[in-house]
Amino acid sequence: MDFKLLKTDTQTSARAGVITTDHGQIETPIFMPVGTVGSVKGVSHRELENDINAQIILGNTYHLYLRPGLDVLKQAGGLHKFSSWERPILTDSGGYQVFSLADMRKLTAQGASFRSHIDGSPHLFTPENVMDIQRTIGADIVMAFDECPPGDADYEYARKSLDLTEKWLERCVQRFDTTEPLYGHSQTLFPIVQGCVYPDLRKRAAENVQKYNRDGYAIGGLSVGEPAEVMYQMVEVVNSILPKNKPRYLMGVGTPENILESIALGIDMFDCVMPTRNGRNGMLFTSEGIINIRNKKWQTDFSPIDPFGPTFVDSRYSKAYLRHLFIAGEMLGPQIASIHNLGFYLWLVKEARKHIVEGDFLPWKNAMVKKVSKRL
RNA sequence: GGGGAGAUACCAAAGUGGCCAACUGGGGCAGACUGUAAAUCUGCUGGCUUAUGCCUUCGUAGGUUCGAAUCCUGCUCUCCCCA
Repeated sequence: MDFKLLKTDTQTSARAGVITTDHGQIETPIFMPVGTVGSVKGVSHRELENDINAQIILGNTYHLYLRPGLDVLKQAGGLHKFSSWERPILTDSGGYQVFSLADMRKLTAQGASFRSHIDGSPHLFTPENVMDIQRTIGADIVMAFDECPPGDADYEYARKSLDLTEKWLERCVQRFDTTEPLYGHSQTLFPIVQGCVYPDLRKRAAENVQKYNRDGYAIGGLSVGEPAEVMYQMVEVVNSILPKNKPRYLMGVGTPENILESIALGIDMFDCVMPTRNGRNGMLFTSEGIINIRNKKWQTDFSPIDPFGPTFVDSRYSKAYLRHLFIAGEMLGPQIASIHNLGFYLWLVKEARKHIVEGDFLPWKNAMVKKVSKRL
């Protein structure tokens, strides 16, 4: 993997760049749609490629390991071939499931033992086998196995958790660097900076990950319950330490506002379930603000969903029709909303990139933040 | 013509003397959702701007009772069976 920094903003820390992988290029800053089990829920590949212009999507190690399982993935020739997705893929390590499935796992120095949320069967994730699983999945970018502690973790817990994440990182790198990709394209490993909401821990973590000299670095453990302001402070602390010539990936973030502010702080990559999950639940993100399409106020609003939006659904379908689909429980509703939201997210980061390159990012960003966070 | 059953809030449907402004489901209205156990979950749904408070409600008109959606009587309407 290669990263070229094309432009750094003069008024903010925003950057525009290009990542090159064996499956193609990614223009940063970028938003990566989440496709946990090898599918961006409710959205077809054709729509992802042609309408949304997704340049890279996510998969999840834990979920793909349980279903369809490693045998199937291996026989298929990896996730790219299995799912017929020829652009880049990034897989999360299952570290987030250490957090979200906390009541079904146990942490030890060795790793994390899970009970499957599907059938209750026991499984052990270690830094080593998580690297092996991600080799089998075959993502272009694979993530280190970490612990993602909750946003309200106290200092003692946060410190111990970071100790664990750092030990696991050492083992992840060791394993990754002594194994080979299985399908003829190269893979790269991103470490994850943890440390909760404690600046000194974040600082220590950001310094620690650099000794492995990887192609990119991620910031994890944010947007897990802490206030947005605290998240921005942590991003600032970490980004002041991470090398400038490597992409920085803020995991799991976020709202359009979060993304714009984090781009200004020097983040290059984002992923979040919000455009798809909230979309399925009737929430539309637009350049004019946030819409709950189920609300009665849209019942007879026959104007397009988003007249200047980038995807075909934006101009083709009206708000009233989309509301009707949601109220009637038609699955087309969530599909349209997901396509719209992803199209908007990709449009937003593309615009941000354009303004970084053109040199007027800051005023554009400030005006945009105001608009996108408004409730309509 | 004869016999039987029933009328409860937007709909369906519990409740058959006080714990009933009334279970539950649907519908409606609103909210939540940030490296996806989510096409999920939560709240409200007679009125009074808030209520452990007040007022009006269980077809309708009366009655019994300290107290009635619940018991009694008349009326209206609906459904089923037999002719």
